[in-house]
Amino acid sequence: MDDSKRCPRGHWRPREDEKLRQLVEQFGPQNWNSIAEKLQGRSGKSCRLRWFNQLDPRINKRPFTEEEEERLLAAHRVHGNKWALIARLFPGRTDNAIKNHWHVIMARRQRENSRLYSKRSASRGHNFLSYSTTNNSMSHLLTSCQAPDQEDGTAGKLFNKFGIIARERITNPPLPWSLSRSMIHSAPKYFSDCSKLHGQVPRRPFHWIHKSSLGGAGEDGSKKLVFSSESGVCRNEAVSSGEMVWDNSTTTMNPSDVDRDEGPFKSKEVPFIDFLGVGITS
DNA sequence: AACGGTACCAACCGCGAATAC
DNA sequence: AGTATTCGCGGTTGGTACCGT
Repeated sequence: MDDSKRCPRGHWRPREDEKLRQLVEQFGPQNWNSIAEKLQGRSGKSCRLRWFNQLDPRINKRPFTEEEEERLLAAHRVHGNKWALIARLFPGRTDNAIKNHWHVIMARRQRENSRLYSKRSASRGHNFLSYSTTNNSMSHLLTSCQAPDQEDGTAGKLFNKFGIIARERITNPPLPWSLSRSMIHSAPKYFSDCSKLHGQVPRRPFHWIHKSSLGGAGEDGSKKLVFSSESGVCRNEAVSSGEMVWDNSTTTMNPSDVDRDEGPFKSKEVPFIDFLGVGITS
């Protein structure tokens, strides 16, 4: 196969890398457009990215160590998705590498949790379920999702969530609640992940059910976040008496905390409620 | 051996800030 | 001050290697 077919999205060939190294040596790591003029088919931006993410000799390309992973998780707890800032704490690591590896860690943990829960569910006939949160400042976890109402007017099915979900901290939540950008992005992803486990693909928009111990809405203090994918915002609505929400104790959980003895991992067994009628599938 | 699924990572995109002119 | 260019960042996508069936 020739290069043009193998690299439709522009992966760099060794010959291009070598030329880029020479040009950077000649002109320095700036003036990327000037450099790009001498590299056919490459933009200045692409050259810069290639250099700073791959070719710069200062880059540490060794696999991440456990110690680095620990530090990465800790740094993310403090700084959030400020990858460039976090990368400065890891000499030789690029922001792109840091970001990629954080996602690798999260994906790995989610897989491990899914497997763990599958085993527990199968062996005990129980399902771990959900954890919502409460503190003095109000934070919430999305704990379950609900498919759109059906054509006959009955409520859409609830989908319980496996694994860990994004958290957003909200103080004095306004109406409507605005979702953070990352949450908007992660919602369909996580939703997709959990629906995959059930072999069903619900359609958006859907409802996020939030059970808040702060009260103030709904007959028992439960709230419902109705997510509109069009507007990208959630409205806060009371949960009506007929709607099902998880009724369990509250625990705070963070994606990076799954290895701790916290939350639903604290052997907190909750009876399995099979809203879908699909039973345990894995 | 072929195929499909998964995991990882490189590269791209869009946007905003900084800088140059 | 206004415009163009360059740079940097974070989110997302797509390629590829690997593994199991």
